[in-house]
Formats: sequence, structure tokens, C-alpha cells
Amino acid sequence: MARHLITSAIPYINGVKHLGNLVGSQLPADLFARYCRARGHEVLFLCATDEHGTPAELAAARAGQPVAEYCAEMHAVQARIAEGFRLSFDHFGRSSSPQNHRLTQHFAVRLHAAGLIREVTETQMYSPTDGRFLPDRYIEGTCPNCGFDSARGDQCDNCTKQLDPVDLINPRSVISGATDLELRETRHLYLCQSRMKDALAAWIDSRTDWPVLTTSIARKWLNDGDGLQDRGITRDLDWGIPAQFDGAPWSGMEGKVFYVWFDAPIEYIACAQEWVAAGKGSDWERWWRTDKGAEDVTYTQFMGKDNVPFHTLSFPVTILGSREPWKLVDYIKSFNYLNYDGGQFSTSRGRGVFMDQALEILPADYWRWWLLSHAPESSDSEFTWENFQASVNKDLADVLGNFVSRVTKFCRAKFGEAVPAGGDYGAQETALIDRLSARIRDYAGHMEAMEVRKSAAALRAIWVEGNEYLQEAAPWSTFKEDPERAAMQVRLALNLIRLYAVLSGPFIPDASAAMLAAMQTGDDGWPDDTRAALETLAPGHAFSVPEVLFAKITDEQRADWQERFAGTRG
RNA sequence: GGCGGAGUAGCUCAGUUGGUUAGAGCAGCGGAAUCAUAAUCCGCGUGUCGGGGGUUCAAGUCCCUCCUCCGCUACCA
Repeated sequence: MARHLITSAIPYINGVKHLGNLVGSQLPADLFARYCRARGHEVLFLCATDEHGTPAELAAARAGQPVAEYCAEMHAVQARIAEGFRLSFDHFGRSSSPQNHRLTQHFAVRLHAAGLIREVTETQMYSPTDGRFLPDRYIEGTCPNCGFDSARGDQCDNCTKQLDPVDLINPRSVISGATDLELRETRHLYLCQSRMKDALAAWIDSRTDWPVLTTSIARKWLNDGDGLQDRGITRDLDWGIPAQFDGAPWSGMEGKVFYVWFDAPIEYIACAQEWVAAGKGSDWERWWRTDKGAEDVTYTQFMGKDNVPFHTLSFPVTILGSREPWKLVDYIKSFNYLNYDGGQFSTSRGRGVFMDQALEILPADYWRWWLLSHAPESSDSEFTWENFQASVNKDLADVLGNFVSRVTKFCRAKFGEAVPAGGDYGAQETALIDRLSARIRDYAGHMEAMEVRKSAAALRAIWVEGNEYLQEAAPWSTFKEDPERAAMQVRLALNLIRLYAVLSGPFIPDASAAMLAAMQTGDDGWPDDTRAALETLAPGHAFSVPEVLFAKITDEQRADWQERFAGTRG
């Protein structure tokens, strides 16, 4: 039995996430966590909301709420939706927790002691009207290169040239439209990432089994231009973890908070502390401190590609630079983006399907199956309603759902609602067991490698084996001449349903539970021995015919949803 | 502009370190079966592997070049 620490990138607090966000981190992380548990491993699966930063403050202002109140509400909303998708977090924490405050400040002090924090005075755009410094992207103006009048302070969307906010002609605040912007001096703490560049490069080079997407992004940041740059880790904001506190080894940071990307990954650790504080666990250090029991932990992070630099570079600098024995990540699984029907999912334009809406129209399993079996692993992938309808109807309703129906209903009609006795395996059954054993090994291999789409394909192939067997064995025919043989065939098929429930759990947990319930068993042990696993339900064991596991998506529904989600949300 | 990813059958995608007639699922066509959610199972693929050039006995796979799409580009998170 191994020990797996698994974290999903923590979703930002300002609103409900869309399916692209879900498939890029939380959902594949849940798949892996569920698989590890099914194999009997000890798992700690953590996620949280990422609550600090300018967007949270602005979203709260728009909602007319104090930011703390807004975040608390949105956290509850996201937690409820995560439950709806059956995301099996051991704890869903908050980056604004007291634990994260303490830990973030602790890391900052340690990094300072290690000489990895320096103070920098810089000038930034300040908006007196908004009463805040404006991040580059919150300033718009006319592009000095192409004349585009909605160029952002960091880049012109029209000519794609990189800009500095001071280059903009007639700059204005995106928040208020105010034009009375001024340059002000401000002092910030910088994390000296550049000093650890060689150590990071050596570490990345040693991770030969990581996805290309992960290492290529990391190398790009390490080597591009003048190499890895130091990075400001404080901001002039109210909402966040104070950079000035009792015992802080620096002064002059009054009224400043740590940059959200500094404190967000630390929440992975703080979340484990929250997990203990919530009474769900008793010892967080054996997951996070290699001097206190975490030396045998395998730590895997899941995230979208936009998160990779922070997880391969700045967070490792925080961990390594602290000179304390914290657990460093072992594997980073990163994902490309999911597009929506010919374009991007867009939170701002309400384009695409958001997590709450998805659950309103269909159960979680439908989404889980489609998203995971089409996960954007090697490149961006695309959601279309046609593809979604076709895949879900075929795979879930026709191949798996119908298998359960035909087996249970046939048995009820011919033998009653209990596993029939009699008959012995013949050549067909032996061959089936051999094929299944090979396919289960194949499935497990892909799951362990976190090859999500390949795992889905392997699982589907296991489902298909059941239909192939039934077609070949034809119990409806054998029943006429040799009822004992038919009984054996049906007994095997009923056991296949239980086997499918066990194997399918990581992908479609609700259907898996429904299958186990119909088979009236709680035995969900992994089939290390296929033959033995197919004799779990003994003759005489009662079962029930379940409701249809997956209703098909009709053309009318598809057309309706296509229309509904094309434009603006709400 | 720089960096990275992608371009393979109508659609979605596999193709390990170059090696026998390039594969899977879906859709389509033909057949079998009739237990089942008109579900299932079997059979059927001559596709300039984005274009061009090169290396090699041999290239989807390596090198060069060009084209298209997407992402990132460090103060959005």
C-alpha cells in the first residue's frame, strides 16, 4: 500500500467555473484519487478556493458585499457544486484560512532568512478615483503602435505587441474609466527566484517522466531571455495575507499583502492543517514533512497549463528556499484547454457550460465520462453538443447501461431475482476471463500513468467484452436446450455487473454505486484475480433490476441546450 | 516577434527508441441475433499521415524549410 498526496489547482473565487476549468484540474485529480483509493492506497486529496487578489475585491464590490463575506458565500457555492460533481476532496479549504495566513507568513520569514527576499522600490500606475494601484491589465488606452483604442496595459489585443502601461495613449482605468492616473512609487518584496535557477533547472531536467507540456513550459521560463526573473510577492491591496506582522523581518510593508500566487500554493499545505482542524484527520505533518513521516508519500499535482510556471518554479523556490523538510511535488500532470463549439469558453461573455448549469441539465456521471474520455492531454480539445450526445448515448447508455438492463431483466424473467445456480465454465468463459485480465491490466497501467483518455478507452473496451460475451454465449438460446448452462452464463454476467461497478467507480461514481446497490453487495474490492472476482456473487444471492442507468440524450434536448448555451449566461 | 503545442480516414483521436500491406472509437454500408434503453454482435477503410526538400536499405516517426490553428509571453489569476 502506497501513500498518495494529490492536489488539484485551486479554483479562483470569483464565480462558478466552467467545464474547461473542471477538466483541467479537479476532475482528473478526482479520477486519480478515486483510483488510488480503489487500489487500497492511502490517499489525501486536497483542493481549496483561491480567494485573494484584485479580481476578488472587484467582484465583491460589484456584488455590493464586503470581500470576506463575498468569498465565504462563493466558497460555499463552489463546495456545493464540487459535491454535485462528486469531487471526492478529503477537504475543500480556503486560501484565506488562518492556517494559510500563518504558514504564508512563516514561509516569507524563512525565505528572508535564507536571503531569498529583497525589497524593491518601483513605480506603478495609481488611480485616485479607484483608490488603488492598477495591475497592467486593468489599464486600457490607445495602442502607440497600431492605434487600437482598447489596448490593455500589458499587451495590445489587436497587434499583439507587448506594452508597458505608461506607453498607452490616453490611459484609463478599466474599473471606473477614470483618466486621472498617476505614477506612484511603491515598495515591494521580491522573491529571488533567479538565485535558484540552476537548482530548479537540474530538478526539472531530472523529471524525465513528466508530461512534455509541463517541462517545456518550465524550461521556457527558466531560459527565455535573461532567464528566470525575480518576482514581486507583495501587492498594494486590502484583501489578503498581511505582509507586515509581528516578527516580520522587514518594515515598510504596512497595508500590503502577499501576492495571491505566493500564498495560493502554500494553501495546499495549509489545507491539510484545515483538514485536521475540521476533525477529518489527525496528522497533517505525515503528509507534508519528510522529517515527520512524509518520506514515503508520492505527491501529484493536477493543473491547467496556465498554472505550470507557478508550480514548477515559484512554489518550488518557496519550498526549497525555506530550508525546511517540506514535501516537494513528485509528478505534475498538466492539461491543455477545452474549447467550446468552435471557440473558447468565456467566463466574461458567459459562453459555454458552467458547472452549476451542467448539473441542472444532466447528472454528474454524463459530464465526468465525456470530459475525462476527451481530456485535453496532448492538445486543446473541443466540446460540441453533437459529440457529447453521441459519445454519452453510445458509451454509457448503449454499451454499459444496456448491458446491465439486458442481463438483469433476462435473469429476472428466466430465473428470478437471485443469482442462478448450476453449470460450469467452458472454453468461452475461460477465454473471456483471460481477455478481461489483460484488459484490466491495461486499464490499471493507463490509470497509474495518468493517461486519462487511454484509461477511458480501456474501460470502455472492458464494457464491450460483456456484450461480446453475451452475444456469443446467447443464454436466451442455451436456456431452451441446457438451462444449467444458461444459468452459469447469467451468473457470470451478473458478476460482470459488479466487476464493472468496481472498475468504473473512478469515472462514474454514481452509476457505479447504483450497480453495486442493484447487485445488493458492498464488495467493491479490486479484481486482482479476475476469475475469483467473477464468483463474488454466489448462487442464491439476491439482486434487483435497477432503473435505467443512463437515459439517452434526445435530439430535441441537444438542440435546446445548444441554443441555450451559445450566448450569454443567465 | 519569442517560446511551446497541434496539423493522421467524414468526425474525435492512437501511433513507443524510424522497420512487415498506417490503427481505434463514432458515423456510413452489409449481415447475424432478438435477452435488452430499436440496444447488441460480426464484416467492410486506396486516407497526397499540412506542403516542399533532405538523410536512410527503410520516415507519420529524424533534419531543413514553408503554411495553418491554438496557447503562453512574467502586474489577470
